[in-house]
Amino acid sequence: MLMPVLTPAELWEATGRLAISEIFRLKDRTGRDFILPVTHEETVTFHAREIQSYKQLPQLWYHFQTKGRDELRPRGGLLRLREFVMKDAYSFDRDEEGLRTSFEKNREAYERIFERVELETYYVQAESGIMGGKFSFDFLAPSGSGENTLVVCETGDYAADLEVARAIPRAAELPEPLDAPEEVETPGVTTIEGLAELLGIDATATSKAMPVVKEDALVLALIRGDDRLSETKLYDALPGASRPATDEEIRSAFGAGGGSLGPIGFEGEVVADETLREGQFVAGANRDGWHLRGVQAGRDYEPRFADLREPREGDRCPECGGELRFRTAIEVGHIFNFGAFYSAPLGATFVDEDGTEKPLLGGSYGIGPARVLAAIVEQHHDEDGLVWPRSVAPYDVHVVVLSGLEEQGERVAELLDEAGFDVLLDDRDLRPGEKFADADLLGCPTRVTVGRKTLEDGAVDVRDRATGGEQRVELERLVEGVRR
RNA sequence: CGGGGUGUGGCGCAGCCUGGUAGCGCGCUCCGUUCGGGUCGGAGAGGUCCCCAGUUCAAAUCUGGGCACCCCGACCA
Repeated sequence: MLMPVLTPAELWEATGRLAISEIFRLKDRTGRDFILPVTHEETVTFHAREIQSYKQLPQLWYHFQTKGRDELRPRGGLLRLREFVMKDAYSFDRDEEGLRTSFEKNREAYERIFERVELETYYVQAESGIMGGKFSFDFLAPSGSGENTLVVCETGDYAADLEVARAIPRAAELPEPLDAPEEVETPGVTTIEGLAELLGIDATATSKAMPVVKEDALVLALIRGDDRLSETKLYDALPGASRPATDEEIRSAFGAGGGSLGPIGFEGEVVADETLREGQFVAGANRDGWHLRGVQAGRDYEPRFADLREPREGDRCPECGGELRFRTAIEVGHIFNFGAFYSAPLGATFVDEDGTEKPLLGGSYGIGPARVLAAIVEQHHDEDGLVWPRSVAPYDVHVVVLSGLEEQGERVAELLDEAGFDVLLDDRDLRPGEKFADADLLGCPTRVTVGRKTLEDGAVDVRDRATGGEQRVELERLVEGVRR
């Protein structure tokens, strides 16, 4: 089906997604609000209100449609655009089990697609953001460019998006423990590097603090000094947290500036990374130019523990202890199990076998054709140009006709065309070298060269783009020769 | 919004620091040559040097202002 692009804003108001900053908004001449959707959950769920009975379930609807996204900064060629085509499917089921089945079917379908187009992808847990729903998964295709970082174990048993990846960090190198925290003057020190150097300790023996605002209250996030805070994990651990605290808020709550913050003496909630559960660490003293040695969770402050750190290359795999590597990747597909997230606010219900009214349970399954192509190009090229996988090659056979043999070349092309191949015929009046170079650049799987010398023998040359292997094939056996 | 960069024949760039006839490669036109991996030679056409103002005998070049585009960051279903 073909769904509309222009969408009444009320639908998005109802699900809460109107708040998303990158939604394209517009008004008609009477001032009514519309949006250009980034996905069509609201649209399909609105129409799914027509579903009355469990007997009409399950349903699976899909379309290819232009999507709009008011990007802060479009970039990356085909990867991040204000307008792009997406193939997305939406399932509706009567219960969790049905939803799981629909979800699995769509996942399998996508995996078969990626397999068929010869795209190396990893199926990984994704962050769902404000999309809602219980879980979502990404298909990530490693590539030279891309905006996702894929964390993979060297042994191949673990793969995850950096934003949600778990990892085992290197062990901390801690100095002798103290009986109680001890103040130490650290004038002018505002970085972990400076702190570790001044105190003559390893960065892993320090902690750093980041205050965030959650529903008008300050919360202190605490991680080990050598780590980076994962914002995704932080906001997962602190539902409702919205932004880093401002300098003024920090000053009034802690009585000190950004470089000297710590958990001791802070009135609000402290969320500490798991790495701080055991041992003593240096922390800010909440007094400019001072730190505390020997600060121990559980003894000196009572934090809630959570996984807050961003994994680093070289960390250990949570499954097997193997070394974790990073690869940049393109997100080529994203599938969601969102349950009643849309059907509940939009009132899309049905009557089940037992006579009760229930919300439809939904999933959505998106795949970006342009991104898939971009990823294929990244994974299938060499220094001369593209090397198309057969299933997505624009043509199966590229017939290069050398000048003066146009008629014979056309016959060869017709022969192949009649045999069912998609044929590209290059009969331009150019030097052979230029045509070969162009054929390499375009990257059709097979090249057939029609030249005078081979033609005298009643043959042509058939060349495989991927391997560069070339073979002389008699004209009578051309079709088999190409098919091989 | 912050940081950086770029604007010069159709395309890609050099020249700018240190002001003085605007240059290179590719492409294009014509003649010849060559013809299974981007031939070779010759002749030629083509430019408000992003815009405005200023300094100067003289500005692509220096100064000020503006515009456009690109990259990085914030953001990101």
